[in-house]
Amino acid sequence: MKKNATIKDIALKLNISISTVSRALRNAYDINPETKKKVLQLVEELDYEPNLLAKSLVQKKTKTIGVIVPEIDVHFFASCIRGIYEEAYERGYKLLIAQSNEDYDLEVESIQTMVSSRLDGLIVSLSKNTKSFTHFDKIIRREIPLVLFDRATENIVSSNVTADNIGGAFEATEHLINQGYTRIAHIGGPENLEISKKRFNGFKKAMKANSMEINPEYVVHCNLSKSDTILKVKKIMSLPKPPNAIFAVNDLVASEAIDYIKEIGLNIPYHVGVVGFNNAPFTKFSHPKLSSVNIPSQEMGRYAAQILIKQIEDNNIRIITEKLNCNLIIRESSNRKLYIQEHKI
Amino acid sequence: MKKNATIKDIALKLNISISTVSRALRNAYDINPETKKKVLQLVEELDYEPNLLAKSLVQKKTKTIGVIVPEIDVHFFASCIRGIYEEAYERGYKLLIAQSNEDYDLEVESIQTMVSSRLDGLIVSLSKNTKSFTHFDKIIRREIPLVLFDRATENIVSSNVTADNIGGAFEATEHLINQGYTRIAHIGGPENLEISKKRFNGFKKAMKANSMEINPEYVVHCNLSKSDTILKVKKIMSLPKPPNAIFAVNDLVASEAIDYIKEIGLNIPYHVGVVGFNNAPFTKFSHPKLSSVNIPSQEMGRYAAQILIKQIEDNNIRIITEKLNCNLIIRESSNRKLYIQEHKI
DNA sequence: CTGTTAGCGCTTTCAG
DNA sequence: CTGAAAGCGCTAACAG
Repeated sequence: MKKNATIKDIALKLNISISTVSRALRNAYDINPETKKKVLQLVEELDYEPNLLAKSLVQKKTKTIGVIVPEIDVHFFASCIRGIYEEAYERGYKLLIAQSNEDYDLEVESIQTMVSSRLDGLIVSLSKNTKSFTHFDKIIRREIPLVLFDRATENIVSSNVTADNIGGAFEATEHLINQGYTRIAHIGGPENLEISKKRFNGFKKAMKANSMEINPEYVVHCNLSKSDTILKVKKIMSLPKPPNAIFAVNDLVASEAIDYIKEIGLNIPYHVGVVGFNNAPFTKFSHPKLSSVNIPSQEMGRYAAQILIKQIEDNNIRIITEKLNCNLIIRESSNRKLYIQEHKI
Repeated sequence: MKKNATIKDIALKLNISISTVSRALRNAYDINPETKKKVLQLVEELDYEPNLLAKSLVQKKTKTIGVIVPEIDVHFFASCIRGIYEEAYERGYKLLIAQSNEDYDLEVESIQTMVSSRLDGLIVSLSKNTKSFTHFDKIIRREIPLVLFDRATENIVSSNVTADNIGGAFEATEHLINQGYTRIAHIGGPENLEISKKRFNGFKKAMKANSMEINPEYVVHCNLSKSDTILKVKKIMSLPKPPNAIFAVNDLVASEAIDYIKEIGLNIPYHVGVVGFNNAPFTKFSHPKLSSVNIPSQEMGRYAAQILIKQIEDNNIRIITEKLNCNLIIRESSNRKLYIQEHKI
């Protein structure tokens, strides 16, 4: 790598002081247009690029935000990152990203690195395996602005933006009820996961609100792996009186349920209606197209960034909690009424 | 934000010089174990975290890599980023990411920012609309290590890692031929895009190698938008003698072609076979499941990072060009033989 | 409008 | 093994 020109080089060539050059570059108000012109000209000639490191060191701000997500290539997180990026970009912030890979130790390490890098603020979505939160003490103690998103916890006192999982689950379940399904099952996720709990709660709430009884045999929890999901689907579908609708904790689980149900010769949505959660890209392409609760992921990222930047610039860490509405996207897998109508049954 | 402790604070408290503290922290060899112990103890007490900015400023290296992609949330790029991240992480590098949003100006600006941030090296995948490459001069001139990936160009002298698009397209086309399709069409992407050209070339090569004539009417190019794709599909399918197979430049185009073809009452793969490119996540879920050429995206990211870091650390920008093999994933949309067998036609 | 001075928090010779 | 001094490239008072 070649040596970069500095303001000192420019000052020397022009026989002026470095502070004058500095002023010209920052287009401060108290600068002679003539001088400024000359400086700008030399900038071109010398191919000068300001050194942001030096600037950050003195100003004690890096104009960069740190983002930690469990997995970068999971569409939901990638989409959040895009939202964060766009908001940050518009406000003049850069993005340093890290992935915890759902690993507690990696999460701790990433936070450490980000603190050392003197980032202006952090946006993080917790790893599934994070059960202790002392690594956030470092951040709280230093009063580094922090916003948690999606995978938040009450154990950390910070701003956070999450989706209204309860509301989304409620809407999904009620939709199944309205479609005329009478025996509604729920395939949940790991019971310790906040999100699993919320979605299950929304399910229960909707059942109750509609005076439907929950058959305990219809409620199962899987660890989100394919094999375990199939096991649990099999279990409920093998009951003497199997359910005729399933609200699944996410789209993959829903899709695996659908595969199994189709395999045993039942029609979806006629015999069994299915709704997933997340509105993953594949839901539009699956067969039948999968109904799903959409989480506005990109908006979630934008909000998180917005809140964070506000905290950074107002230099005030008032805690803001934003809960974003989810919306149910009704596709074929649960639209029994339309199916009946179209097939004149 | 609170003031951070510095080595000076430690030095003062211990009544030693800052250079000694510095040595203790970097565990240099020439340090008294006793002194080191005391320093480390104070580190805990004062909650000291090294300031990487200061370190970077003097060492002239930031231990961070810049990544610019067209769109962060496109699965292919997200997956590459993951690969880059993992390799970088293992080698002690951080990641600054930016998105060009397929916009030339944003790409230029991102590069500018990264140069100013004094990143140790850059990994970029070009925007679709980048037709001039002078913004890379800044990087070349400074001898900043640079690796292009996927969307590379010969107009920039740099290392690059790409997929063997020609080979992948060849395999896909030959597969269609082997399945017994006789009138094979190609829906390409924008003609200026390197990738479009390569995939088209692979198509031509396979046709030639199998002594198949290319009907010029069967070759169309779209701008990858949905509307334009449908327009072009319509065009070829409305020919007096329409094609009975399509090799599409990517999965989305393939999927839109399939939708249209199903709509006009033809069966896939029986009447028309379709193969896409990218092996996007949805291909497994679409109906029929879409055959597609898989690009090892995560590996591509890893390689790019590997090459870059080698250049950074060897301080030698020998140009390395890596071409990764693609592999065809045969699913239902092109498996005419299996279809015939299963349906006993 | 411009120059001087003093750092930001660290590493890196060079002496001792 | 330790300290002094210089400096990375910039900003930020404070004079003038």
